[in-house]
Amino acid sequence: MTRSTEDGGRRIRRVTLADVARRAGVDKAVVSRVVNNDPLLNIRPETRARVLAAIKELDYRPNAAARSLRTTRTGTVGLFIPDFANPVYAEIITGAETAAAARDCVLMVGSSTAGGSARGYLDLLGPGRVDGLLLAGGAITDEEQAVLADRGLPWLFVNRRGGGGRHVVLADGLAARIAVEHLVELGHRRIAHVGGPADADTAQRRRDGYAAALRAGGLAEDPRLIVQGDYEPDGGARAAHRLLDGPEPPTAVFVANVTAAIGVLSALQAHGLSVPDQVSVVAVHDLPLAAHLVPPLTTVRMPLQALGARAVELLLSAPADQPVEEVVRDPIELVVRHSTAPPPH
Amino acid sequence: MTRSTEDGGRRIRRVTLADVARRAGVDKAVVSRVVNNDPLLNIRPETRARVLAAIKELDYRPNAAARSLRTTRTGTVGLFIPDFANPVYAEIITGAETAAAARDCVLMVGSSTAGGSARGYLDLLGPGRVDGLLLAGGAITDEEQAVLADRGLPWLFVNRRGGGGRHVVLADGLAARIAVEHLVELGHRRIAHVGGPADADTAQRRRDGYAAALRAGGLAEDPRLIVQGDYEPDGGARAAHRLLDGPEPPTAVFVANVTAAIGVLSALQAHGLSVPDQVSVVAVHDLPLAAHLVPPLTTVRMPLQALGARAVELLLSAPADQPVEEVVRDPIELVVRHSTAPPPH
DNA sequence: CTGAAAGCGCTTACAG
DNA sequence: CTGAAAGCGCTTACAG
Repeated sequence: MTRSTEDGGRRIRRVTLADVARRAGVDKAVVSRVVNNDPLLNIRPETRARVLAAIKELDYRPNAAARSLRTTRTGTVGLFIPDFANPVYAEIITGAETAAAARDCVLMVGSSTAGGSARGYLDLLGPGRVDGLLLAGGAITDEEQAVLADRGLPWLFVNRRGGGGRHVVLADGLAARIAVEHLVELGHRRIAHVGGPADADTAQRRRDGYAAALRAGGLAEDPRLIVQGDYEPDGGARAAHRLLDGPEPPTAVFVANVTAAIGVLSALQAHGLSVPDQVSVVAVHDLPLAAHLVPPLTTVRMPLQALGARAVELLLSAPADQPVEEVVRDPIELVVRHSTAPPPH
Repeated sequence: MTRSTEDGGRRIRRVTLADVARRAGVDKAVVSRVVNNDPLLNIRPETRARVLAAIKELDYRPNAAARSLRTTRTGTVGLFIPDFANPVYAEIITGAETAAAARDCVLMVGSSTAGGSARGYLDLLGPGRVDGLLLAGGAITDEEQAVLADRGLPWLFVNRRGGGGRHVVLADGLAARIAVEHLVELGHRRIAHVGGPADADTAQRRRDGYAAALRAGGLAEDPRLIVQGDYEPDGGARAAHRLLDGPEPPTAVFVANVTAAIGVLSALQAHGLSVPDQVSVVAVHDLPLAAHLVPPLTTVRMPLQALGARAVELLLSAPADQPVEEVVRDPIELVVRHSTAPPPH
């Protein structure tokens, strides 16, 4: 029987498997198998048609909680990110969401801005909520990793090489080399680097790529040209100021992140330096607004959506007890705009 | 008994209420009531202590699916947004997430970039997943609203006045007035407006606020100074170009959205106009990067986090069968930077 | 080819 | 003050 509850005039029906079974004149088990497309089910076409009709007429939708309880599968994947305001994660989320939907899964994104640590997020989730957890970004402590392992939940680091040997990353080193080689080809010889946060794995890989590109170009690394920043405009601006206070300023800056590069651009202007006439700037990650900065920023576009999508696929398909270490190899593209040019004179 | 399954060498224990009850020497019902802090439970302190100890020793966590099935409450609220890349939603999400966590709830955010429509998102969710749905932004059709009503799920529009009379919004009109009054006070008399998308309710309210401020300042509305844009840099740039192609260009521009204003700034530069010497620019919504634009952008900071938080609170507490129409009254603040100045000569 | 039954892990009226 | 029992809505081995 379809239960109807009057809730202040608003009818809240809840249609169950049993309702459909009754209507179609079959057992619940049959309906369940039809709903789930059980390949082992051998059913007369007309019976199936009757079931399908009943489902449609009653507008039946399986209850996710009941299903999860029975199967211990929830059909949702968790994604933990440091901050929704960082546009880089927006693209990762979009890719992950699409991949999840393609597998009839739903994505649950949490950030550390609200819940605090990944650990707090895990506690909030508890068992029976997600089938696995994606952890993006750099703010994961060893303690949190231990908790993860203890929960018996499949997990995967996204663009961060974790201790557990379960991660999917982008070729950040390659991205850095592409950026720096672009500057070398333009003729720059004093190429500075505004790096990312010390604890970010991406920052380290980009810094390594920077070093490799300098070597490949026959240029010596100058420690005074390497300053640490973060992935925010303020941090980029502060880093640029430190760089320009040095004795012999660079003719080009490779910034580890596009958001930080916004701060770098403004700091250069504040120092009275013209981009790209006096200093060139190139950054990792492209953004719609990069084309509208002054000057339009040259960037290296990363396959962030592919990263998010691949992360979901691996989480749902790779065995949870074995290492996964994958580098997403989708194309990385140099987007040349107007912030890079040959060095002055 | 604690069931242990060997999963490729990884032990996946699942501790249930029954395990805790056995260990503490009480009935499952007692443990359940202790876990849920049932005020009607009259229990000897030492018994409670024994239960609590058992919970801790076994590291018991209630299974969310089982709980949901029994109570028909999921402890999760859904939030549907148009696009994760829009930084405005990042702040709303953060506020909503915090408010949800404060109520031991989890937030599930979905976007239309992946799933398509709000309807597709609802279908993906199905029953038993969320206790209610928050719908932010403007891309909601009447058909979707009908589906919503049919699902028997509490819902609330966020910063959009929906047909159903269930919404929480910001004082967008006031924000527009604050911005335009700032320009009027600086002495501007030809104040243009780059508006938002035609179907966005926020765009309409900001436009109304713009009109009201002009009237209050004794200025006539000039239709040639009002152009439609959207909430993206490209749209802002295109709108600004159209504005400047007119016969008598404005001395100031009020932009409906900070992201669009980035495009407006670049378009003004492309026309050889200096900001703020020749044209002033002010926009709704503040962003960390606004301080690093060239020139640093004057904005109107909106209480977006408060909006997100209030939305969750209302969704979870307001009766689902009655209209809710609330305007969040947290302070709206003019952030004066360097993109606004008195008009030339 | 289809049905009956057990059970996933909880909560909640009810009994004592 | 605590326990026994029913049941939320499914799925899945098993019986016939």
